[in-house]
Amino acid sequence: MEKQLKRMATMQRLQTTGLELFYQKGYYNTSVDDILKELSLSKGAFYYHFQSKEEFFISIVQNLLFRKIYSGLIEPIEGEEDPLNKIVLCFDNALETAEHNFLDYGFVLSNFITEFNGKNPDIMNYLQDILKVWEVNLVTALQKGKTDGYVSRHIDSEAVASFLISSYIGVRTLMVEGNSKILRYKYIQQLRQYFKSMEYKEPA
Amino acid sequence: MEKQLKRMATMQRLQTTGLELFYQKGYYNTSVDDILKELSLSKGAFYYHFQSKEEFFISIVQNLLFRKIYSGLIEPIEGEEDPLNKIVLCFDNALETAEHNFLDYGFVLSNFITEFNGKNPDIMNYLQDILKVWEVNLVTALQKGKTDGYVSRHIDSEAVASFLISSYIGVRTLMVEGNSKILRYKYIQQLRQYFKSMEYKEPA
DNA sequence: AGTATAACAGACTTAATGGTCTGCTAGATA
DNA sequence: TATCTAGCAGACCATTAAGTCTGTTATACT
Repeated sequence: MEKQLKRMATMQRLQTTGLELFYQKGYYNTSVDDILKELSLSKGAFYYHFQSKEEFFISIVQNLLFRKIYSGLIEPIEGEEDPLNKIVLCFDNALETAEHNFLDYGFVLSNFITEFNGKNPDIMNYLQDILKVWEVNLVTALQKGKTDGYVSRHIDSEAVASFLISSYIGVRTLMVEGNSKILRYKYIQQLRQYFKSMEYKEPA
Repeated sequence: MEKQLKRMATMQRLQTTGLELFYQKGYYNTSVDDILKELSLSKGAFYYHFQSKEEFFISIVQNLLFRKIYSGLIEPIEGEEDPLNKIVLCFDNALETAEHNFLDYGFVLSNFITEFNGKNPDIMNYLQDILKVWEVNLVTALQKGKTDGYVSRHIDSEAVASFLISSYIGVRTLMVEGNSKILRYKYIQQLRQYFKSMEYKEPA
């Protein structure tokens, strides 16, 4: 039974540092040897567990990336209270981890989308699926906010959702070295401003 | 004198198709040979005109990219009338070219920023300089909008500017195959919504 | 205890890439 | 007209990458 554990452990280690390096240096600019060197493993180990670099990457997307995004950006939005407030808090939290140079998986996703766009349609599908889940959950939360009396009924939930994702991905693209803190502050401030127009107003 | 012209022509051709391929496939994923093959030129031609692939790319950024962004995204904002309206129209135009799969240079810029972030600080500086010019001009336009009575005085121009750039870069990242048209529509709609709260209101 | 095999090590192959270098040719120049 | 050189062709080199293959070792199983 010990072999099963070792197998799982090695695969996990490969995937974890794989994601980290792919994020830092890009997929095409990270060699399998780079990952193996980091872990003091050999080619034999890698190709014993994974068929190819591409299949390895897809396994990372489905196992690590999707789960992280779900727990960090999707799950926190669900719930009973005001969705607008929750979105602001959730985005602010995510940007905080980004500010401290930790892995912000929402951004990791958009990085990969940029890198694979037009090059690898297969991988693009996996990445866009994650985006769709994110979008659908935002729409659901906004709609629920309407029925619960938190969100104005006149808004277009789908448009708001994609505008939110767009702006988040964009601000993360701009958050590079040095300017992160100010950018985060400005962004959250404007997000609140944007939300003001769609808060439910007591019909006097 | 004919040689001078030929020199210029060859360099231009290299830079133009270089930018196109770098955009389509990424810098690291595009070989010098790819570009030369497209033009039926040889290694000798390339390294006669440019010292290295990197120097070649920088020349593209400074000559082509900067000018295109300036004429497409910065210049159209300047002027006497309502800046908010101008921004909406300008962004909509840029997204239209993107929708038809032409080169949208604002997005090309953000693509490169994503690709070089953390890898090549030298190139990053050139790219970020363009962003700064864009941002500064947006801020200027917004401030002028205040004094001209088009924009509410209570807004934070710098925050609005970076929010605009963020959202634009983000929506362009998401505009991939198929969904472009809807995404553009939603985006412009929400941009107008966002702007509503900052239009100058006649003090009755 | 003996054997089979999972898990890995690492040399090797093949293909691509950035860059160099020598040589050719047409047009500029004296 | 003779020569020189800008502009380019393309063989060549060094390096790096993904992927293969054979050999080794520790552990599971009978």
